[in-house]
Amino acid sequence: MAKAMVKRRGRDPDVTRDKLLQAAFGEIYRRGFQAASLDTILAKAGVTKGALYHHFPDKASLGYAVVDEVVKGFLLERWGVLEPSSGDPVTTLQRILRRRAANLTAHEVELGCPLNNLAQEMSPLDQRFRQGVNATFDIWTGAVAKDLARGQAEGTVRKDVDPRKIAAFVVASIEGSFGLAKGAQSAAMLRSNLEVLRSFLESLRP
Amino acid sequence: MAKAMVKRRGRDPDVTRDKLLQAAFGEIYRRGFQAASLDTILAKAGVTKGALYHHFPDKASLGYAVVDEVVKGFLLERWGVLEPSSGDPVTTLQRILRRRAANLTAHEVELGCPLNNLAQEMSPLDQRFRQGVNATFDIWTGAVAKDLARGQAEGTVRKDVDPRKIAAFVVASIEGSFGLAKGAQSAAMLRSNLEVLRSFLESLRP
DNA sequence: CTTGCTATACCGACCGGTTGGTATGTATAA
DNA sequence: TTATACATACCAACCGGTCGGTATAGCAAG
Repeated sequence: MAKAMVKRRGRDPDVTRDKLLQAAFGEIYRRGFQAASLDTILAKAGVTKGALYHHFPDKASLGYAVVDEVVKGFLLERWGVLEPSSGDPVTTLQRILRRRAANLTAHEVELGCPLNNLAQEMSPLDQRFRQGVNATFDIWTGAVAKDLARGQAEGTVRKDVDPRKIAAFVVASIEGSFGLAKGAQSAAMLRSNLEVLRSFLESLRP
Repeated sequence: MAKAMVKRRGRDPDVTRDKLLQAAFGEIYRRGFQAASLDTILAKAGVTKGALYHHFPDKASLGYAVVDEVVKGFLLERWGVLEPSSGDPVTTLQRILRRRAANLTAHEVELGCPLNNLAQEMSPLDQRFRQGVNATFDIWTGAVAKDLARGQAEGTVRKDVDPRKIAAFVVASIEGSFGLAKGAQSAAMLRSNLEVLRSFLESLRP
């Protein structure tokens, strides 16, 4: 309680660090990591270079932290990976897809998936970026695969499919759908693609 | 015949322009458009700034030309859009997917699809980039949709599906598969995803 | 065929601005 | 008093773009 009450100037390192992460996330989401300007991030966060280089050794490390501490949670929350799953996984996945299609924002259609953006931009250029980004994708696909496998055990999913392969395809289709819709700037296309994916999931029932 | 024989110095504007386009394509494919350095492109092309700015008014225009004159053909050729199609479209698409899966290069897995890379990076930042990239995607999806519609007329494709929606989903799944595989640096994952897509296509038969 | 003129094609030094990064100073919390 | 948490001033490197100059090709006139 002490920290919250004592508000002498912006001198709370955790708050400062979080402002940096949030500002960096916004700028990276828009321009990409390489084109993201530290000065712009600093201005948006309302701090100076000194604060930035006190908390992070260099620009790359700021980027890694954005992936691990902002983008990861952003993604896993939005795709229901954090919620415990139960019942028929096909229906669960379909419900998540429908909910996402219903809650799309213009911002989201315009800028796409922040994790996928970073994956496409940085994977060939920076090994640590690739690892960080990929770790989150693995959590996602792993969760989907686990649900599908449970569905197979419970008799709600066909047993002649490989859960991990299907999970990877589902995630790839989602990311591809966001990507195409981003290029076309069309929420309708995105919804249509997610709808086709839902019908594909339907074909996984026994 | 005159031009080909007279080889006095590198003074052939068409050749110079093409060297610039090819060098720019390679650099943009690797680093992205924004991070692509003109000096690096110039060095790779073996020409100087003067030549570049004689042929193109600015960096952006060079990028547009790369999309229209290099990437577009690169993509349409690789996905069989230029070849005339006949017969059952599901089988045709499956054959293309199989051929692509068989002919994957390490380069391709590492760097992904050049058109999709540009779409993800530049769509929110530059309207003309978006239009150029999207025009090629439209040609691709349009060709797939047309084949599927023909299949419906010929009785080789189910009539209760919307060809354009299916075509968009197929393209999105392909691009998403390349994207995920690029992040995972895994040709196996890419092949697996294309295989799942082939089985999805199978479900389109009556 | 030669000469002279002009438009094209290209060269490379240079420019202002922005970049990520650093060094030093200072206020605050413990 | 000491370590932490910043702020500020500054730097070299690199960026896209410009500019004056030059070499060449094509054509027209003599």
